[in-house]
Amino acid sequence: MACEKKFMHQLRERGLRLTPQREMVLGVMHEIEGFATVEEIYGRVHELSSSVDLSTVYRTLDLLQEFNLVASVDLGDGQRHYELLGLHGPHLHLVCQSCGEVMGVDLAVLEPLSQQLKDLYGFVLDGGQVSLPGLCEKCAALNASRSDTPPQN
Amino acid sequence: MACEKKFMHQLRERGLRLTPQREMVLGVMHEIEGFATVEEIYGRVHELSSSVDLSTVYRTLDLLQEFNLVASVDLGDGQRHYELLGLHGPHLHLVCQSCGEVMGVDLAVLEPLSQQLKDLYGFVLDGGQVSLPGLCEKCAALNASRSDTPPQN
DNA sequence: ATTGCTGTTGCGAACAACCGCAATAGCAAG
DNA sequence: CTTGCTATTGCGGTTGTTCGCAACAGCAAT
Repeated sequence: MACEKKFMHQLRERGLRLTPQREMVLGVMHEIEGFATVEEIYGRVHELSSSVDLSTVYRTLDLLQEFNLVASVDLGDGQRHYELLGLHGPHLHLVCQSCGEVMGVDLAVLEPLSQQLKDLYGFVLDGGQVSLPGLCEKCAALNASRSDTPPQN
Repeated sequence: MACEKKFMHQLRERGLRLTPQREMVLGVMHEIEGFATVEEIYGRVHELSSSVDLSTVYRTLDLLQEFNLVASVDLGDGQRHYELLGLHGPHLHLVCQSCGEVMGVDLAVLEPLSQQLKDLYGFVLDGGQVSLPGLCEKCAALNASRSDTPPQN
């Protein structure tokens, strides 16, 4: 798995080690479609080896995030959600405040904004960490009809 | 205080009441420059009336945020920070991942992105809730010199 | 193999934020 | 004033996340 090799490399570069626990967390992330809560991830890891601690899972996920192998998204439900960045690489997350749906979007759309922030304020945007709150298409339509122009009643 | 009138109005519209506790929280927010943690806010409220509960402060801040009188920013330090939106109104927050500095920026810079997200995905961005992670000018310069081109050695 | 160093882990406790519930307070109608 | 309704509060407990620490494991040099 290319991912694991990459992980090991990045660890080595910083004088860190690839331990069984870290291997398991990364492995579990591969088995998961889309997002997973820490609870889910911990659950699966625990099945493989029941002695792995929750803290270790958190710490490993932090590492994976630093290495851009994993992204965390705050859906606003008091629980962090993690996603493997295997193939697609870092991307932007559009999070619907109403239904919680998440949409992954190519970082390219941020390019103009990123440039402008750099020019105006010298601020270097980290696009891979961005998640934008708002309303998805459905919820926006629903919202508009409820408050602006009640369609038929 | 215009703010308080506005608060009362918005409360009334939803069948809610302006209680002393809510008044105090809003009052305290006025006394504070820039950002404040819940701990700080609770501390000040507690001085005024020692029986006010922490939960009430949280709940009131949630309300104020819904009403766009207050904005919360996640600085990444496991503590939410609140800011009064008295004069300036909602704005975008640029948060430096390295030094934690926050820069308030006019929502106008989001306009093109907002339009594009709407056109491409039907997603309606809520600019007032956005905070963008990255590096401020200083930290970016510092970072560049450390990893890319060590200036002189 | 032994020693020393450093990264890593599990454990327990801390912390911030939130929730459910029963008691209270405000308000409107009778 | 009394009654009934609903919003609000304080309280205690729960959740999700992080921290400190001492024990452990990997590796390099002796």
